Amino acid sequence: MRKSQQRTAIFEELGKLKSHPRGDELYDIVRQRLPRISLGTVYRNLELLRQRGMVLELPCGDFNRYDGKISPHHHFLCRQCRRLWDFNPDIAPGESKPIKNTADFQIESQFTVFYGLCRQCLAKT
Amino acid sequence: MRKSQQRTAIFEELGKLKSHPRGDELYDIVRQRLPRISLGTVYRNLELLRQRGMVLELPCGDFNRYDGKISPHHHFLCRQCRRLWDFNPDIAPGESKPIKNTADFQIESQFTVFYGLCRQCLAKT
DNA sequence: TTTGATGCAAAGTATTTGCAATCGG
DNA sequence: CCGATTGCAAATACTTTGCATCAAA
Repeated sequence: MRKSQQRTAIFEELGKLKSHPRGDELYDIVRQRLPRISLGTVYRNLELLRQRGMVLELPCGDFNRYDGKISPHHHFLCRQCRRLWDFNPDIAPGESKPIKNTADFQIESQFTVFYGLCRQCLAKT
Repeated sequence: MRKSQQRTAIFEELGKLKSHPRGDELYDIVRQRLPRISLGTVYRNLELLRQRGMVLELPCGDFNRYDGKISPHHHFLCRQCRRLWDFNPDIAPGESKPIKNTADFQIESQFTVFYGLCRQCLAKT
């Protein structure tokens, strides 16, 4: 994989974010740094970086959102506003339990999504 | 909410599935029962049923896939073929641990996604 | 010089929406 | 009858792709 300004910018800008953007959302951000970058380049590079394990697709069935943090962490999803946050409860469930393979599935990792209401949406109720 | 043939069919067909379809995928299935149903009707009803809590969006940040099962269960996601399966390991991690709220988040439930390779994709390696 | 990477634009896929017609209570 | 719901089609949103050009090694 060659170096390119574009790929570097995509990787670095994603790493700075706490949100989990789609390709087009990251495009808007990276464009502030490289105004002439194209949307296709962003999508192509995200897929490339994903294959190399340099960024994570959200490992929850949503293949179109990316996470620049490789280290394990959990997420909180607000059912009202649907924002997704990084979230590390004091007790991370499951982490202490052994991962068990079955005949059908070879498990490499596991991720927990907490689901409920964020503070703002709670206040509106 | 009034009754309609269409809504009933959408709800019932989704309930029969073990997969977690998008709107257009469910449309193909429901159409075998109601050939004249329209795609827009399927999307509109899924959103309606979701708001009433009658179906679940996949509580993992993927708002475009639906699950007809309300009772808690886990999922396995194959990183290669990207199929998503219902999955209940013998030890469901986290279930025995208390759910703890924080100042920012009111947690209503939690879901674990196991991530790795399914049997078929493993065989190809 | 060679080939991977890019910009651009067109095509493809998934979802939402406006509106007149229809159906259920 | 009245308003919720529908079918249809057009519009929107997001992603992928073909191709000529550019740039890294």
